[in-house]
Amino acid sequence: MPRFRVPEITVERLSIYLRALKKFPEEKVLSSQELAELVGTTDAQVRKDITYFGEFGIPGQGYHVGKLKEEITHILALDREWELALVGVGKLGTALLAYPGFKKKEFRIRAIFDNDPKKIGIRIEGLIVRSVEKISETLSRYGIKIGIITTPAEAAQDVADRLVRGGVKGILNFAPVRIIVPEKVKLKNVDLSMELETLSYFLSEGTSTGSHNF
Amino acid sequence: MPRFRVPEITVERLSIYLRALKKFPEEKVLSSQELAELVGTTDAQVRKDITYFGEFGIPGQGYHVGKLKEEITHILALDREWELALVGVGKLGTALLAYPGFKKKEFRIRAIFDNDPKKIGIRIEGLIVRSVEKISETLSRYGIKIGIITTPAEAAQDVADRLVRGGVKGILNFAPVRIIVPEKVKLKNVDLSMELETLSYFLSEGTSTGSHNF
DNA sequence: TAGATTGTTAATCGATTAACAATC
DNA sequence: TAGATTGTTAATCGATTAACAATC
Repeated sequence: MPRFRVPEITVERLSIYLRALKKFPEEKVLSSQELAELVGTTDAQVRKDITYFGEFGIPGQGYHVGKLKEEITHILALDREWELALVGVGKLGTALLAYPGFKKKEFRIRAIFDNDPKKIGIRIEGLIVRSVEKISETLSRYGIKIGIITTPAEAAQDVADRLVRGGVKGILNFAPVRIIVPEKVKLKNVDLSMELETLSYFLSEGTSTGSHNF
Repeated sequence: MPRFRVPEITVERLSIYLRALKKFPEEKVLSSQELAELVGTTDAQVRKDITYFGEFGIPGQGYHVGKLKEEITHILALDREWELALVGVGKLGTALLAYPGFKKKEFRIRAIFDNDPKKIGIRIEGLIVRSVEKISETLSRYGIKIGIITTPAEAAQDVADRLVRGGVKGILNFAPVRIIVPEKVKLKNVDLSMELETLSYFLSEGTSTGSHNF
């Protein structure tokens, strides 16, 4: 529905706006200024982001919470159910399985995989751990379109290849490595080492031992 | 040391370059082109990122792996040890405590906190869980400058305030909420819901039920 | 109507890319 | 020297911000 190409950062902010909106009653009307303050951006940014998709506001008034929530929910395709596969049932994978976000209806983990024979067959959060060998056939069978990688770095590329063969269209990668996927597949990386190292840089800035300003 | 203001995205890419470099022998020389391919960017980008900080390459040859690794390590301040505090010893917090990145010397979790009386006092990965009440005094005492928030959304702002009072200069926030910190404190968000919702958007693009292209 | 705030265009800002002289 | 690739400047691209007519 957008009139033009939408920047990814705009889509990310829509998700943030939606979360903020959920704290208000449906009937409330919020101005772009108020919404901006809630999420730490500017009123112009809010209006620009929203108008990529349509005219959902009331001039002179603002945005009706219920209406805007509904529109963003539809834009982000959260008015449907997505089934997910998770590969790598280590500490992080298990933690994500219990994540409240996966108890909601929009996203539901449907299949889980590991390459450790000791784990295959056991049940976690109601799901049986399958062998990574079964990834593509299982995903094809279930029509799963989103995969989450929580394996060690070494296994991530092979797992990604299997997910792609199984027909996924999106991958959320937590392994600390840059994986390569076909252009058609949307890849998002969550890179803890990178985040920490970036913090390290900014913290060392402006200290006597490593100023980074001129 | 940089001559000009450095974009955050450049710092993030330096972290990625560094990880790629670690797979090569010290004596090897890589061109910006080769390095770019390894991490999925362009040769011009690699050179631009690096030259914010100095001239580390050899015209006609490329970049000496050992030398470049050393320089980036120094730029990112990874040639020192950072002590961290982690707040919220639930599934995700516990998973992060076991994360291999925290077994290395650059980042070490030194103190952990929770608000659940049943958890306070127990030992996890060699650390005793303290009460969130003790955050600021403990951080001041130890001189901890980085905090990780793995609490539920409701607790995150209070925890952030305590971390700031304790003197942290950087926060890595995993709670699904936008927290507010003083300008001097560097905040990085890892937002799983947002990542999934962005994937949802891109996957619904170009499908019959919700095309987002014109 | 007067006041407020949207939607949108134009101006600005900042990051990426292209191109090439310098140099190993 | 000839070939290759850096470091850097200028051109391009894209996102943010400012400003204001339209409109509730």
